[in-house]
Amino acid sequence: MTVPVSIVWFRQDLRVKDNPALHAACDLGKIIPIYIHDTSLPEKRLPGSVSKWWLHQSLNSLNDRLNGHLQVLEGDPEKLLPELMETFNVEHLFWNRCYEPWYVKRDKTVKESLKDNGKIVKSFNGSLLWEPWDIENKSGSPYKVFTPFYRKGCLQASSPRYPQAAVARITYADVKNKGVSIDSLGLMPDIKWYDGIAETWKPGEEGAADRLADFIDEAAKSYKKDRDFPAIRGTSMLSAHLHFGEVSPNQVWYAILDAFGSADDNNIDTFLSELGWREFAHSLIYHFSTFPDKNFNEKFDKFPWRSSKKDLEAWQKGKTGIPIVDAGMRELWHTGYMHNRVRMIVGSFLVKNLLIDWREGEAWFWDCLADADGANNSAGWQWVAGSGADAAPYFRVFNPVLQGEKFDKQGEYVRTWCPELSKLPNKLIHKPWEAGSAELKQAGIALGDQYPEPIVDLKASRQRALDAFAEIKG
DNA sequence: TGAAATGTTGGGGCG
DNA sequence: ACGCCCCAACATTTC
Repeated sequence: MTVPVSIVWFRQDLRVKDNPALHAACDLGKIIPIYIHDTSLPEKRLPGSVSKWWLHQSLNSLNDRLNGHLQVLEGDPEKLLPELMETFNVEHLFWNRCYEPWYVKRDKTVKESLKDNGKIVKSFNGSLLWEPWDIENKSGSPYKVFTPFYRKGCLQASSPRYPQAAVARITYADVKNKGVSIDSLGLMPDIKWYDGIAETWKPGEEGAADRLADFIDEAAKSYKKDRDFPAIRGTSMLSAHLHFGEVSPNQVWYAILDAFGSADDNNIDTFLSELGWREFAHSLIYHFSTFPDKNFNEKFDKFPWRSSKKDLEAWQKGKTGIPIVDAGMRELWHTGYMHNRVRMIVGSFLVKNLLIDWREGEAWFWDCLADADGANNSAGWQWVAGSGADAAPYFRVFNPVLQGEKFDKQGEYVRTWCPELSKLPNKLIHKPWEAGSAELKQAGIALGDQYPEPIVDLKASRQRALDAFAEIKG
């Protein structure tokens, strides 16, 4: 009697441990692990530049962990999967779910057509602590406010699945590799701009485990206090690893609880609630399929956005003349990452002080962030813009000078990313335009030369944003 | 997961 | 000693 063979379709679950689809397939018999670089997606749903770089590394890492058995394909999964099952004469196809609407639609089509042809197709939850359809309010609809979603919905539902023990042994079906090389996917850029990114990250399951271990050893116990300071390594840096599924949220959740248990001074609760925000974003994108593209609050459809290529580019390149904003945008460009506090500051600046549509910011982040994620990115931007679910009210305009003085008091973060300002004293580091000519001279800068004049007046642009908001409210 | 404007209070200088 | 003014410091409201 022959052992059943299953195709395991890896997607946003590029790991071997705690991988429910892989686990189920291994329980059943032999496996053929595959990854499909889906080129049938609309342009804007394809991974951005930094995500592609990451994916390249992560696929290599996964392939290593699968002893070189990963078959990598390129094209349309709806076409490729039936062909592969035919070629390999396989009856089973397993995967872990994705929740972005464009993936849900694709996967549904794949599943239905293969099932119609008598195949056994099973999907699993490998990426969320709670399934979006399991968390609903009393009237049976999805929560639109974070706190009740998390407290009443998630925390009072059944506990997340405990991570599975590693698969005892993976047995690969003895089949020819029908795929292409990872290199041939063209994920790596032609121009070598990724040195800073490569220095910052180690994509793959091992890199993810290292980050998690470091966080538990060093930052988790002071997370609540330290997480707001961009010059401190106070956050977990796990977002990209979570996005690519190199670690599951369940592994993170229980690693934290197992390490700190109930002896917690609420640093742990605060951190776990951030995983809750990730769940919330995925729930929103699942239940409201237009969330990534359209204002959740339709009032914003008539918001008078400005269109200024010049201002947008100054923001993108970190040349706005506002130090904390420029520091953040340069950190992003250099490392593929930006500290969350600074994401809020640069987001508020783009949407409110520059009055530029949040979707421009979303698109830039999509291209530049290593952790670019369809759910988190749109939820974050809609939150900042005030158009989202449980969003910051529009009138909550961050003052980047005050934010800098509050969260980067000594100016270390600004000095790291805007070294031309480094000789300014702390009292001027966040507002060089208030420096006198003697002070500027002493610091070795001339505004408009080494460092730009601010592209907007903070006070006037704040008022302009409030006026624009007044137009659409009511 | 704000900031600015406005209101209130209370201590100290001063006639 | 007292009332008056000034203005931090803090609290509340508004955007």
